[in-house]
Amino acid sequence: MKPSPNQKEIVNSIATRCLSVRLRLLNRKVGIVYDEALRPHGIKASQLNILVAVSAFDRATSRQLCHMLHMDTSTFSRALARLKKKRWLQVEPSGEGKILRVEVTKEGLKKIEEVYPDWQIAQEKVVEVLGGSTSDTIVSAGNQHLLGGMTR
Amino acid sequence: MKPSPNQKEIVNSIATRCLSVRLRLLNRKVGIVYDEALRPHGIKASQLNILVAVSAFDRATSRQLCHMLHMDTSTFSRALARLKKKRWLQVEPSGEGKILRVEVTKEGLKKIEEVYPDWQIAQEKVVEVLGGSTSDTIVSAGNQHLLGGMTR
DNA sequence: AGATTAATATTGCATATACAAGTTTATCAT
DNA sequence: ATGATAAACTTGTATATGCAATATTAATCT
Repeated sequence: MKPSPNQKEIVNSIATRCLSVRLRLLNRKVGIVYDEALRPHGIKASQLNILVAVSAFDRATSRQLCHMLHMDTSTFSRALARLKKKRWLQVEPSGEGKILRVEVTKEGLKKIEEVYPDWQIAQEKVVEVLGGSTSDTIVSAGNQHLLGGMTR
Repeated sequence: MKPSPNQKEIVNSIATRCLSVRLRLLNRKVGIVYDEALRPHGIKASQLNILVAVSAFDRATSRQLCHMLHMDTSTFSRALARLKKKRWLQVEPSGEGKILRVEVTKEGLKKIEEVYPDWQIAQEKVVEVLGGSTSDTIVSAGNQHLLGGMTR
C-alpha cells in the first residue's frame, strides 16, 4: 500500500498534472489570440462559436445547441440575446413546447465571411504555438464531445 | 492558386477546426467535473489553481503568478481578494515597488490537503473521458506555457 | 376541464475573464 | 526637490460561465 502523500507531494501533484489548470490556461492564452484578431470586426471568439454552430446546421433548436456545446442553458440564453441584438441570429418559437428555433441571418453569414481571413490568421498563429500534433489532438478531443461533430 | 472558399466551406472550416471552440468546450466540460467534486469543500477549480500555484513556490510575487498563469492582472487581483477573504492566502508588500508578495497560509495548505482526495477522483474521471494520451498531451501543452512548469 | 408534471427558457446571483482607465509607488532627469 | 516616467496594482465595464430558483408551456392524469 502506498503511503499517503505529504503536503509537498500533494501540491506538486496538482500543480504538475491538473487538467483543469492546463485547460484554463490554454483557454486564456488561445482565446486572446482569436479575440485580438476578431476585435476589429466587433465579435468575440465565443460569439463566433455560436454563430458558426448555428450556421453549420442552417437552423437548430436551442436545446440542440446547448447540448452540443455543453453549455448551460442560462449561458446560452444570454449569449443568444446578444447575438440577436446584433442581428446575426434570429430566434422563433419552434412550435413544440418552449423550444426555440435559432437561425442565422444574412447579416450573420456575411459577418462570418468577413471575419474568416482574420480567423485564419489567428488559427495559424495558435497552431504554430501549440504545434500541429497537439492542435490535432485538441481538435479531435473536442470533436468527440461535440456529439459527432457539428456537421451532422 | 486556390479559389476563395464559399460560405459553406468557411462555416465548415471554422466549425470543424477552430481551436478556440474546442478549448472552450473542453474547458466547460472538464471544469464542471472538478467544480462538482470540489463543491463540498467550498472552493472552485480556478481558486484551487491559484492556491496551488502559490503553494508550489511557498511564496511568490503577484507579477510572477500572473505571468506564469497568463492571467490578466485585473483578473488575478480580484481572485486574490477572494482567496484572501477566505484566509487561504496572505498578501503583503514585497518592499520593491508596488509588487505584492503572496503567501499561502496554514489554512490554505490544510484546504489543499482536505480537497486532494476529491481532486484525484475528478482527475481520474476526466482522464477516463479524455483518454490517457489526450490528457498527457494537454498536460504537456499546458506545461510548455507555464514557463517551465510551476515547480521551479 | 382542472390539476399535476415534465421540459424548456429566463432571471438572480456569484465568480472568471479581459480591456481600458485610473491610482499608487519608485526611479530618473533636470 | 520637483516633475516626468515607468511599473504594478485596482476599479469600471462588458462578456462568459454555471447553479439555483422562477416562469412558461405542453402533455398527462383524474
